[in-house]
Amino acid sequence: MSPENLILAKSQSAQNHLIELLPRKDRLSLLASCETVHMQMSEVLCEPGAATHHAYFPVEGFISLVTVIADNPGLEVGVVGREGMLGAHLSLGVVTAPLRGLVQGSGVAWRIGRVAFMRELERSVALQRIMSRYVYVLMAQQAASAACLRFHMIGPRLARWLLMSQDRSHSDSFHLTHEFLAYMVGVRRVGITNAASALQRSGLIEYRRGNLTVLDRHGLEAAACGCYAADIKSYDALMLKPGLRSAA
Amino acid sequence: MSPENLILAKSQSAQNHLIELLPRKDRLSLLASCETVHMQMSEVLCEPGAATHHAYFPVEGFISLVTVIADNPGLEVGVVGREGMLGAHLSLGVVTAPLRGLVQGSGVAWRIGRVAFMRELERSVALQRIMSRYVYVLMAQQAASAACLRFHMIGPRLARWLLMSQDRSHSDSFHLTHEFLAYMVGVRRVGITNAASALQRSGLIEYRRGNLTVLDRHGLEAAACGCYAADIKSYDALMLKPGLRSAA
DNA sequence: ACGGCTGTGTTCGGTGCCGCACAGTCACAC
DNA sequence: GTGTGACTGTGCGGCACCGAACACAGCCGT
Repeated sequence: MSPENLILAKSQSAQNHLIELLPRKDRLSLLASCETVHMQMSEVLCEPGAATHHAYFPVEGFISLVTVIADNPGLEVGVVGREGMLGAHLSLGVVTAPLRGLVQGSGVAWRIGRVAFMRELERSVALQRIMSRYVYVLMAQQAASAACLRFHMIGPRLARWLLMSQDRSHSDSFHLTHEFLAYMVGVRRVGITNAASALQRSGLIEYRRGNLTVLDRHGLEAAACGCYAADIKSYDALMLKPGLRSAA
Repeated sequence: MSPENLILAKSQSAQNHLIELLPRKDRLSLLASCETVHMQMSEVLCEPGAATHHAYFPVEGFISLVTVIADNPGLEVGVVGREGMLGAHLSLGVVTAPLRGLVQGSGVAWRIGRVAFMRELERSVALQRIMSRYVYVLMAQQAASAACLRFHMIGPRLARWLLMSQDRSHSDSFHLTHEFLAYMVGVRRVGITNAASALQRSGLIEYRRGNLTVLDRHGLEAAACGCYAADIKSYDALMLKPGLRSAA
């Protein structure tokens, strides 16, 4: 591990939350096998059906989990930021990736090779527990996404998506076009244009040629469907509840 | 374990596939903690957010996994029959159920208490491996369901649903009303009536007052969306691949 | 035979989203 | 300034599905 990595590893802040949940010893052991990488916007980190070579623990950027079915554009079913990881399926003993991992916001992440990660898993019961919990959270998120997609309309879904992105990009503004949003939310670009201009008229957001800024976070939360709050609640209940950290 | 249970336990056939994958010793140990129960049609075996008291390994009937979000009817995101189990989240160390488990087809199942199941998990590495794989399969199924819901139309989705039910009920005919199907597939009853009568006109199925019969299974497979084949492929690839049984 | 219940078929107006096409608009490079 | 390309707004016809309501048909118990 490089000196600057060591410094990062030792500091508790500006880290990946899953890693922070580990007891010190296990954390240092895991980080010793990690390298820091910069995830580039639009980079594809894994493809469904292909073997996973690395797991990623985002620190700054974030990643969309996209399901792909034959003859159709993709559809986002989950998001991974500093609160999670890409490659949790490795902890289930499966090498094949289930979803496409698409970088949504550039930034730094910890990366660890498959073999090293699995070795760490065998070594650390705490890591196993955290991974298990996280897999559960992902499942819950995905199931909720399916229902959200079915029952909620574009506007609230867009608002939810923006909030989730904002949470993970740690900034009020980020770069994304209507075209791209349409792909993610699973609708036509025009659908986004309408929903987004409604949000803009309400003064909740502002955008100009791909640069989007959240103006009124509280208003946006009110405009989003309940799935946003439900997601957070579910994550907090499972990942932050006593028993995980203390058992670690 | 009662004498008749012992006989069931010893026979390889007419069993739950996950249990059959276990090595003999682990299988008998698990079954010793199980009891056979009859699952009643429409019975709710677990509710999202509530603690799970039992895991179920269906032998004859089958169970729908239904996601519930505020102010909306439920939506099916997965099915569990003899090829799977209800309560896989216990293997992730989480007691809270993520989804509603609704009995879809009456029949016998093995049932095991939460504590006993977790004890068996600690005891058997083979069981852990099988559970992990199965959790992965469930995740893949759910993600695919979300996309199917978004991109495929009622007809093909209905056909898929019927095939999945037929696979798990081991019979060509079963009892279900349009009303109920609508709830499961996530559409209006009228939508089902239209799609179902189209399938009936094509001679693929026949139904009369809730009694539905599959007449032409191959035709139905052709009418279903690719998700049906994809699901099976995914299950087979993970649960039947060498390494699981041999490692056991 | 009778009503009551459940399941199925049909109709109607409405709407959310689709696919497509085109026009405007801003940023940036030359 | 002047393209050039990327991004956004709008309009049009169409369709799947929605919500509600109603008619009808088989099955039940009395």
